[in-house]
Amino acid sequence: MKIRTRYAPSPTGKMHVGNLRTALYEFLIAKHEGGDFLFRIEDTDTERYVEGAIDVINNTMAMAGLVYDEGPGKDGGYGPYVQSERVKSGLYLDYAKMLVEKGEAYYCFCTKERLDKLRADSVNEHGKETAKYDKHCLGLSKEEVEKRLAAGEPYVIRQNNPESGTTVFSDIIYGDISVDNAELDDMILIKSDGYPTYNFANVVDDHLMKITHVVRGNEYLSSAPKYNRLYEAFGWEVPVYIHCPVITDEEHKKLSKRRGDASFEDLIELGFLPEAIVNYVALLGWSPAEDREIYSLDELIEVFDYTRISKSPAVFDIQKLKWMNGEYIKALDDESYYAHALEQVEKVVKRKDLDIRKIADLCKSRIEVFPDIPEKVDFFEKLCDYDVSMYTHKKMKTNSENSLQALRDLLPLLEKLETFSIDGISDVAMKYVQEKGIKNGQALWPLRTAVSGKQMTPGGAYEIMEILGKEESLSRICTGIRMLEESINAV
RNA sequence: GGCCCCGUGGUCAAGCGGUUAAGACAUCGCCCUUUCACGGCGGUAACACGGGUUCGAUUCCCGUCGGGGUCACCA
Repeated sequence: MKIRTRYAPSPTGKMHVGNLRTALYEFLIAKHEGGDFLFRIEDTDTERYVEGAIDVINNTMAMAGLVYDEGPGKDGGYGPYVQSERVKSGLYLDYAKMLVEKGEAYYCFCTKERLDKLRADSVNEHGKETAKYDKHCLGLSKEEVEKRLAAGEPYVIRQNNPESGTTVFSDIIYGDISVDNAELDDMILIKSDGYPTYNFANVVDDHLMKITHVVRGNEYLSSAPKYNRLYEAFGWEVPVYIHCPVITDEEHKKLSKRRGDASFEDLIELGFLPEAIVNYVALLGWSPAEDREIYSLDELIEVFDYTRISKSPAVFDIQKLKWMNGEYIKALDDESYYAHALEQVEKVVKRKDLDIRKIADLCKSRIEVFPDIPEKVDFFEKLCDYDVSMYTHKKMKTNSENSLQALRDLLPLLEKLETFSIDGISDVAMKYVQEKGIKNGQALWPLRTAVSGKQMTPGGAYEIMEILGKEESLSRICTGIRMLEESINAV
């Protein structure tokens, strides 16, 4: 049988990494077997609907490379793929009525007030509400129901769960889980606005769309038995359940939109590459059989084995994502790298006489995300104020005196240099070092400090000076000499 | 609190009755290097606890403790 999976989000906001991982796993499972990956919008909650959310989700999936085979605008014969459109056909109500006929569901006319009171009365000694619906309306006679329906009274349709016995369901990751039926609440299938609840629409659509494998977060684990009962009530085949461990924050709490946890969009905003995010997220809660971590999407498709998904929750570690992003940046070809890096350089380097490509090149192996660039290269634009203490470096064996000496000696030598290139500057500096019998660092540390005003720079003195050009470099060296002289005289 | 799930280093994790308990991130040290980074090498660091089962438990069972999830006309 052909594998069919689906990603079925509610358009209520951005996609955080947990959502992304669910979508990714659904995609990988289908593609690994050459199956179909569908995309379905579950917009049955009219109150929480967020304008534009569908675009955000679409965009995220596209950037992540999760191309669906069927979905909105891509009919595969099982559409429509937006539940609010499906509601119009009355299909959910029809299926719910089928269940009513079978005695597996019933109409309920209870008011919100009655339900609230029921809950309030059930508060336990810990201040928690523990009530299930009391099946109050199950006792209504058929005539009574007809009458109230005809009178236009608002109603919902509830699942009719047994009060004894146990329900067992199987999950690929967690194995068989059994629950006492007494624990199962009679959940609402059709809301009073005529829309199906997520739980119901989900089951009906998965069946109608011939979904074979369902991936979801394990926050749904405890509601899974109710799903099973629904499948049983209809007499439908239950799809393969794959519940994933939750992804948590560093406090070990479930990631949530409400608490502002990182969404895919946010991560992109922070300068992460989609490929790196996908790669990292794939490894949260799953590991390949081989000892390897860097995988392209195509490689993931090839090696993904959903039976290797783990049971225990995983902390989202941005630190490791950064490392991985750095690896992806290093592996980028020039064109792709410049596409991101140049704009970052341009944020701080506005001058037209500097080669921003060369500046960007210096950063490639030294950054984890692109926004790391500006603060590393801002000194190219203009030499900022710096402290003369920077000339003193223990390991380099430099201090104000010998730094001043080196700069004074090197200045005329560099002035004579015709081609101000890395090689040329290097020759001058090394020749000077040899003649003086000093350490390389005693010449190069002061030079770098003088031209950059920093202790840490991408690239060394040669590279920086070449980019700055002769005039600017020498001018900065003069500034350094002046500062050192002043500081020494002041003592 | 009821119910459900989970429990290998700070984090991600391999392991699926017998291992010197992998690897990665982070961290620390050394080397390389004009600095940072990169790279190379090495170190610190884990089977929550208590009972069983077994010749032998990180691996299987039970309990304790700890953590998480869930208890809506939200998904």
